[in-house]
Amino acid sequence: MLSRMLLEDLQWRGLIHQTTDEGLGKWLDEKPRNLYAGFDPTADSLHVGNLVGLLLLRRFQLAGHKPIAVVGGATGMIGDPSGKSEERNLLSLDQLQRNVAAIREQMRRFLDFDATPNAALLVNNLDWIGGFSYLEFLRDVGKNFPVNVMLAKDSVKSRLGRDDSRHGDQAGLSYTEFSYMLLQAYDFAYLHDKFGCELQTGGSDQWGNITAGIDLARRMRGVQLYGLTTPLLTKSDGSKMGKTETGTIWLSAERTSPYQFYQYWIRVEDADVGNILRMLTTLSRDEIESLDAARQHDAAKRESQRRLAEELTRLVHGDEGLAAAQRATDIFYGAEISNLSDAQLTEIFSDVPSQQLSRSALTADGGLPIIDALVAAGLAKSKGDARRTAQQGGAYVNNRRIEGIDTRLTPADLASETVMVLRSGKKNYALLRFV
RNA sequence: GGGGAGUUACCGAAGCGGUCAAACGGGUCAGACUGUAAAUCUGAUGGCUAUGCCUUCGCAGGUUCGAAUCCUGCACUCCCCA
Repeated sequence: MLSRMLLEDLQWRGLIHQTTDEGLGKWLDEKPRNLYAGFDPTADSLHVGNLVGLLLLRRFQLAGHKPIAVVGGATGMIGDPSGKSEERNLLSLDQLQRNVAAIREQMRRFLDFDATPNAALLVNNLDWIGGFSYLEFLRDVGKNFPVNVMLAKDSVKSRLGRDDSRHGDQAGLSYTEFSYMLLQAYDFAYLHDKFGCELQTGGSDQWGNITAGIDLARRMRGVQLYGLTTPLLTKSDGSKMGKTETGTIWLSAERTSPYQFYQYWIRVEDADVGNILRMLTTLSRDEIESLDAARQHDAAKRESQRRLAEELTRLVHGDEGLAAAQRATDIFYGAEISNLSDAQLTEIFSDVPSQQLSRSALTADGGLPIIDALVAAGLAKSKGDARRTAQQGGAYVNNRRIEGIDTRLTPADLASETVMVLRSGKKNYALLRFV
């Protein structure tokens, strides 16, 4: 079922940077089209920076078109020079294979591979590029690329202008990276031949590669293909989305826990949240505009952030991941902890340091003094420090504030079978395990 | 090579014989406030078996009832002149 006016919706969401054709909207509304976007397998997980592209495919699929996700097993071996300032390190074939497999799995959250009639497709360009001989490639593909046109591409120009003598031979751009464009261009032509793919989408830095593919297909097959790019997702202060001081926000739960992922979105600035809701959620225009209005009215409620975090966490980590993230959030922000299991606590506090003590510490003479517990947990660097914290009301056990410095902890204070959650101040947590 | 200045707690910086665990500022930690923002305000900030005791003021000795403070030597840093 083809929903009309997809392009208008994308436009409204701020997802269109450039298109190759003014009439793209009409063209899309005519009939279901097959389109593709590529993903770099540089790591074994996608990250927040891939969300726009991933969601774009999803939007097309929901509108009735057929999305093809291409994992760049071949191009990943080369490295895309677009948007990069330096020559990239090459990945080993082995590593690449693992990354491709992991990314394939993540894609299932976003695309429906079983839908009829427009099931999504996932392919690896190593499958069709890997078997190419160098000579064949030069004859069939390279022949169609005038070097002066290639040199005129921004991605190449910006690198050639760079005269970095510190890198010696590596200055500028290697032949390998220069050739990247041909591979990606060939992907498009191949996907057209094999799957009838007519549209390629990507970030604004992909424009040169996309148009190279369109040119190639015209020369090789005499067909007209289309391209669409999305703007780069940036924050109001100009910095990149999805990066924190501690690193990249990944989509894999192993690299970025659902809690951390959820928190990242909760903390989005008011100035950015409107744009992000448009670009990264499938909430309707009505819903988003009413969130905008609510935010104008009462920003302190942070409804937009909450909604954004919910939508994205559910999408990436499922209902269970969202529930875990919300449970962890409640607890991290002060809800009293009791009647949980070791497993639950371990999951919620997976990023929190923990120390083991003997269970007898809790039972021996009246229990474990709170002061000693704070030091043992690493929340205070000396007993004096611990005493101070407790005196000032900054010591918590299972999120219950401890009054007085003479409190002793007993087995009754365990939050689960063997774990006690200590906290100093607002959010310095540590676990004590009594075994 | 000659002359001068310096080395204090996490950082910067006072202190120049007892009242010095050492002013003040920054940072940090905690509390209040707050929108998981920013700012602001308050308190704390060597250790301990804690109305006291122990270890700290570049290092090692010495003078003294008593030293971060005075003396000697050593190490390092900086500045000026050659």
